[in-house]
Amino acid sequence: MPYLRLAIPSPLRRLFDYLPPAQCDLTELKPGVRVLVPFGRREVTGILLEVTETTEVPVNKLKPAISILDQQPPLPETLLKLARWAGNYYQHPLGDALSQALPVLLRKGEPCEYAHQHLWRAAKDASIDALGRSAARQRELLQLLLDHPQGISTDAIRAEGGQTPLLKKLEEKQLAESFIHKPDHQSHNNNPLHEAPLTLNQEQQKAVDSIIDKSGFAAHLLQGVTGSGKTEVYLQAIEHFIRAGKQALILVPEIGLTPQTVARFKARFNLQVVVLHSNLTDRQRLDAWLQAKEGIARIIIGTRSAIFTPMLHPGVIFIDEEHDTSFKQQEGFRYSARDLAVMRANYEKIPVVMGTATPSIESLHNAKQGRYNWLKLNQRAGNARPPQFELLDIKQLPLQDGLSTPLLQQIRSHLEQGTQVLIFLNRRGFAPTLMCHDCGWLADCRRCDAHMTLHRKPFHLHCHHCDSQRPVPTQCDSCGSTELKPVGAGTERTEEALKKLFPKFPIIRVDRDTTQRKHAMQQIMDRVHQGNPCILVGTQMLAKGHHFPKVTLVAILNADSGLFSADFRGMERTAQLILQVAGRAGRAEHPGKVVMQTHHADHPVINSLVNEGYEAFADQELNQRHGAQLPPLIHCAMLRAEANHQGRAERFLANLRNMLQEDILQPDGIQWLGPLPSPMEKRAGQFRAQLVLQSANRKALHLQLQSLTRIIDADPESRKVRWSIDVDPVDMF
DNA sequence: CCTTACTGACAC
DNA sequence: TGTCAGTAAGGA
Repeated sequence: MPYLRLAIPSPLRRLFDYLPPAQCDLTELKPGVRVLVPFGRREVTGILLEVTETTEVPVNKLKPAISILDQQPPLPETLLKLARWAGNYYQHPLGDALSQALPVLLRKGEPCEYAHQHLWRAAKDASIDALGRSAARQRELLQLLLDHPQGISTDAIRAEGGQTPLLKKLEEKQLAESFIHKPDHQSHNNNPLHEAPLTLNQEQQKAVDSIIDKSGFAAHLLQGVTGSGKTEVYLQAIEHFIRAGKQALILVPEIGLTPQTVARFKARFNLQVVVLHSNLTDRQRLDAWLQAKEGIARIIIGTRSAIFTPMLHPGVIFIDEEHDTSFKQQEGFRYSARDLAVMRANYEKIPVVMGTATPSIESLHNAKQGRYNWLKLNQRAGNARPPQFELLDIKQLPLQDGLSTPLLQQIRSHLEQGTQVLIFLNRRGFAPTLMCHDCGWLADCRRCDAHMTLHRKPFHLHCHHCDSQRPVPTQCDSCGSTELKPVGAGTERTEEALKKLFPKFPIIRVDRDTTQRKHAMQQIMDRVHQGNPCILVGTQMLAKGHHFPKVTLVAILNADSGLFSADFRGMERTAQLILQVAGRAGRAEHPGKVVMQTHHADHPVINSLVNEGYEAFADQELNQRHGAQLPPLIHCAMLRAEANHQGRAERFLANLRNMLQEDILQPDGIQWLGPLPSPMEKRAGQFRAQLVLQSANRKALHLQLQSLTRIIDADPESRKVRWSIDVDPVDMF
């Protein structure tokens, strides 16, 4: 008796066996197809892993599957393998991992097909003369159809003023017919290029040559300073694979998926480029996914989850801004799309290129170890010069809403020269908090161990950690005083101050609050690109993805924040962010200047970054990690737990640690840190704790994690807390 | 008396 | 994790 062994999307770490549905040809069943099954009181779509002859489940408990949803597996074999590997590596339940590799509609059991877009066209030999003079409306409609021999949708007919109900009449008279539209391969005779490639300098040419050099797997770290023409290297390498009939997959950070980036690819290639961005509907996403799977889309650009996009003829994978942490999923299935890209390239036997101006310490380590081929672009295109840095020591200087007098002078002089100024500040809102001048009381969030941020427009207190909001109090909660003062400066406050200081110049604020509206960002960019002098004030949003050729001065207001972070990667993040922001200044014709306000102008690491560059900084950082036995020299996993009673999460973790250490199968060489309360213990009403496992030996760590999940699954206490395992965590909070 | 919160069991 | 059933707690 054969059984279907399925992976079911559920947190349960086991497989489920089902009886085949009625009238099912088992010989036609391929592993990887979706199967609709009853599961508890619900219906879910599972993925067939194998057809077996045995089952451990009492046969009377087995339910028959409802139906087989696919003839062919939606995911090609390499991707099934990749998702299985990832589920195992990141300790995520297999069924859920496989499910997350599929587009949402396929998870829901929709057919693996294009949208059935019904189009109408005139029937063969249909002629206007077949309709009487009196049927003017029908004649109009038929003429419209005759004008669109490729077919036209009912929406479009309506837009042209046609009467769609009359289509039925035409159909009855056999003058019109509807059909289902399918995307098609574009003809291959066309030149794949819209525009000519730029001329490469020697470094760029060498990089392109290395990437396209040999067939098969290779991992490249493409380290190129801002303005060195990394994108042109991508484009020309991609051109090579396109000409060989292959496809290219480009992963970009969430925030980097700007129209500017996409436009560059579309302008260069005369081919189907699909973009998997977050505002696609599920339907649009499935259509794009299918076009990639069938080889119709030749270039696929997308964020993290696009790593699971199938390709008929995989050619190359690019990870742009590989250091960006948005490639790591931060909840649920906590995979790293960058690391999976390397794995996938390996399975597909194709090259993968990780590009960035500021490599992650992990990738740098891999490059130094020879695991990645290290390509460097140090020359800037044209006559561009690197920006000039100034560490502005603001110890003892009076600050006006976060701005020092020497900085204001520089801002004024740049504006008067007719150029633009960019001011970077990593804090949204008006002020990080509100304080009582009389007793020192602070406006704290009730659900988090955090202060609430004061916002002016609209006027309210907002917790950036749990999103709770409340009106601004007029009196201190603690002493009743009305002397409540905003403390510190956010973008709103800096904007306001600058408006008063520079009334003649536009002040443009760019943060989550000003760019929520659709097209708001585009409007801002259009305005800035007109090139008139102005001041841009904003958060990280300014640092990524956008170019501002007219900006000659970049000011970083709180360069210190992050220098003394609890996270060992704080310094790395700070350095990357500083260079990223600095990279916005001055391109080609304008030299750029970067002013960093700091209380620690003599900080050795900042100085080495500014004076000797990123690589010198990164070398030091890597040495420190070596000395302190931190990643990437050792491997790390973080076990987090949260519960609604204080101490419960921590006790749960402590208990686990005890159970594991008593385990006789305990592998050697595992280090435990914690459990400890999280740096912000209470968040959104939950009390959180964490336990870190480290090992120089990845295998040992992995074995330990496996017994860990076994023990958690067997522990009834685990139902009372929310817990998660984060393998290779990117932040330690 | 009724709503709400919590707990435990179960999922082929 | 989603669902359901059972029960305990607490308010008007």
